[in-house]
Amino acid sequence: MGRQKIEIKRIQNEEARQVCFSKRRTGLFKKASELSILCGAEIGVVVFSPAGKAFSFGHPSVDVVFDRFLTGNPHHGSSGGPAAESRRGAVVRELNRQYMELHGLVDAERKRRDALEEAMKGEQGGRPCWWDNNVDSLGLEELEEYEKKLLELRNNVAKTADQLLHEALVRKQQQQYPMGGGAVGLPGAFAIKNEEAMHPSFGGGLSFGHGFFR
Amino acid sequence: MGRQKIEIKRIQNEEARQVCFSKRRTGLFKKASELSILCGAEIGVVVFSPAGKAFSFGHPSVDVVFDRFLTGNPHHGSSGGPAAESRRGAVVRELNRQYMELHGLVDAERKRRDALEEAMKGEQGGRPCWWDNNVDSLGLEELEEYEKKLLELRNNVAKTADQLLHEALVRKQQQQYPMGGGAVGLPGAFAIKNEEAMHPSFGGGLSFGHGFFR
DNA sequence: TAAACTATGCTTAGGTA
DNA sequence: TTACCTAAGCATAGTTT
Repeated sequence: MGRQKIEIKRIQNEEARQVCFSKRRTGLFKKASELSILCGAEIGVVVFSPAGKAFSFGHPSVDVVFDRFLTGNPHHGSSGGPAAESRRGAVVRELNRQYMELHGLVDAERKRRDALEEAMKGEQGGRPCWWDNNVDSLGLEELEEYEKKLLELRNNVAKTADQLLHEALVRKQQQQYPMGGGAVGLPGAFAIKNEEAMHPSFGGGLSFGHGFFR
Repeated sequence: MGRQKIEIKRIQNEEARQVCFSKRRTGLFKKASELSILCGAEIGVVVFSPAGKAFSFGHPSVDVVFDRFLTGNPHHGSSGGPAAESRRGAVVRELNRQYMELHGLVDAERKRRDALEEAMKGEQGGRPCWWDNNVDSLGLEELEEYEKKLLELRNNVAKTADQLLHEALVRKQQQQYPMGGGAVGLPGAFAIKNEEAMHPSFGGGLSFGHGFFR
């Protein structure tokens, strides 16, 4: 008795196939969850049972992960027709351009702030006045926060556009492995990271408490 | 020696984390491929390493699975219809509006900097730092206003995106894991690919000839 | 239809190369 | 990063409840 070795091929018996699916799906999701927790990896898994039922696991969510996958890697395989590909590319390029423009503006503001700091110090005869550090650091901090917000917004804009374009996506026939990181040519611009989000304990009640969506 | 029990929590040691990621990613993909073969399930998996590198596994492909997941039963040409066209226009306009507003915010920031610069020039050598409080509070105030607006924008984008997604999802009954849901879909066609790079020997003549990764 | 049960087969942590 | 080694922890096929 006990476990027997099986050949990895389609299980003919329909009932046995369904049972195997349930068991292995559970195992797969558990593995995915452990991987995301242990390594802080972002993972999205979607499974359709032989009966056509859909199951999913995602950290932080299936949407975010797949979105990052699609948005960050616009060069993957045939994407269902030149039209869709072209439109998609156009939108992504435009988003990139807008991001670069905004980033440039914010960056310019920071530089100006730096210059301002220098000028003020110079006027004080090199001696930093009591408010100098305060004002400056506070300003820089705020400015950086502002830039961060801009990045987040841009991420969301990209995400929205991408979801929009899903409607036009035709099925591809290729999958990839492995492939380059997110946001090719624009590191971090559209990537959505969430490393610090701590996971609720998984071991205790086997509560897949994080990342499943809807 | 041999395997030790570990707690399922983020691995602190960076190198160990990376090694664990590689090993478990391999294992996860193997499990996914076995599940797809044994049960004829459609599976899409996307994983981002802690370093940001993307890996994927799909059967028949990540995009097919994800697209099916998003659009639900693709019986009725999921990619459009007049309603979709209408939504698309609305979203594009919304994105455009948001961009313009963002641009306005950056512009305001620039003007504020200009004013600050001007004030400093005018007061150089005068009473030390008389405008300190003014600058500080004004800056904070404005920055907080920026943040508020940016948050509003982000929420708007998120809402729009969520609405889009929801509309795409609402057509189906979808069962999610672990809590219900439930998507009725089509048993899909299976593309056949093969993979050499990752798994040199994977048992049996089948190995990965049924094909995944690329 | 869904658990529970076991004996194995499989995966993988930790170490080494 | 990838490959190999060992042994213990885990997953699970086949069966029973």
